[in-house]
Amino acid sequence: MRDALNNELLRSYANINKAYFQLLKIDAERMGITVVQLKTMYRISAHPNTGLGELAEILRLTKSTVSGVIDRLVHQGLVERTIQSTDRRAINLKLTEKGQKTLKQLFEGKSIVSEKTHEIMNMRKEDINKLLSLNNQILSILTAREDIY
Amino acid sequence: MRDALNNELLRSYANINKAYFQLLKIDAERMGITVVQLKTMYRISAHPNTGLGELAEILRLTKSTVSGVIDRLVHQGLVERTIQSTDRRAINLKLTEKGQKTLKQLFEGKSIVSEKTHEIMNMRKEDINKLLSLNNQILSILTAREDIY
DNA sequence: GGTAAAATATTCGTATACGAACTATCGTGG
DNA sequence: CCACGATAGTTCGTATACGAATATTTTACC
Repeated sequence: MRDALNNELLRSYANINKAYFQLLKIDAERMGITVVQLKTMYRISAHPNTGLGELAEILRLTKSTVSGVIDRLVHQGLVERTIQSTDRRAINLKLTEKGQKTLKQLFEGKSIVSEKTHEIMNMRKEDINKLLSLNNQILSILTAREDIY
Repeated sequence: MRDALNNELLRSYANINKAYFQLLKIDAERMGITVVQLKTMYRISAHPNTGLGELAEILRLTKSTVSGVIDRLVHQGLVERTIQSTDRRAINLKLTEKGQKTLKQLFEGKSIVSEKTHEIMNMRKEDINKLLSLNNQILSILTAREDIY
């Protein structure tokens, strides 16, 4: 159990995520939104008229979390939530004009996280592929189902 | 900017962290605590009489976050907070007997996350070393300071 | 020795994040 | 046609997570 709590490799994954989040935060705050709001708006723009459940899956968050995030985005006038005409349980989500403008400005601006991502992807191809492969192997181990649960 | 938001490699890091967190959660909840509380108690047991600032650094969280986590652990009777005699601004943290017992039971029990961590560390040594090396390279890129900030 | 700066931790406001419970609606089977 | 199970999303309670502001204490400097 200690080795699970004090593992250098697993710590490195946490550190990378934290660093990446901080870089995204710089861009997001430039536009007056949060990182999660930025990711959400980006996914909505890539999948117009998506529902909340689908969006939650894409963002890998629970529906209750996404419901709250959407609430705040609607309140800021960045996202529009409409009831689906064919199924009144469901909603459709899209960016408002203001939301599209915000995202556009974000993509046009100079972005530290973009530069760093490029720098990462400009590492040796075989190293990137090795990383992807090994990361997926680790993910498989971590998510493998067992009857012992 | 899009590539920063839709990058398969960076997504894999997020997925690994999420999966690892879920496994830790199973053990933590068996003991009636949360993952962050478990990590905090583990670090306090490894560094008895640590202060809040030092603990925040070890956990890679802000002092305000750790202050709240400690509040809840003290309230559950798992951690003890005392004022340092030599510096009344500072506090000393240690596990109570109940806290030590909880951690002991956790370490003795059968642990999914422990097994998976072992399975990961039993991957080919050269692959693990390669991963560590590449992860640290990526972390360096992400955290490199620039005058452009 | 007194004052200002620095250090330590806490509190506050806000945003996530989850699981459980709930509400409203749709689909299915008898 | 109706009752029930399933689905979609919302709300609630609780725990984090952060940055800013605050309070208290210590340290440094003149």
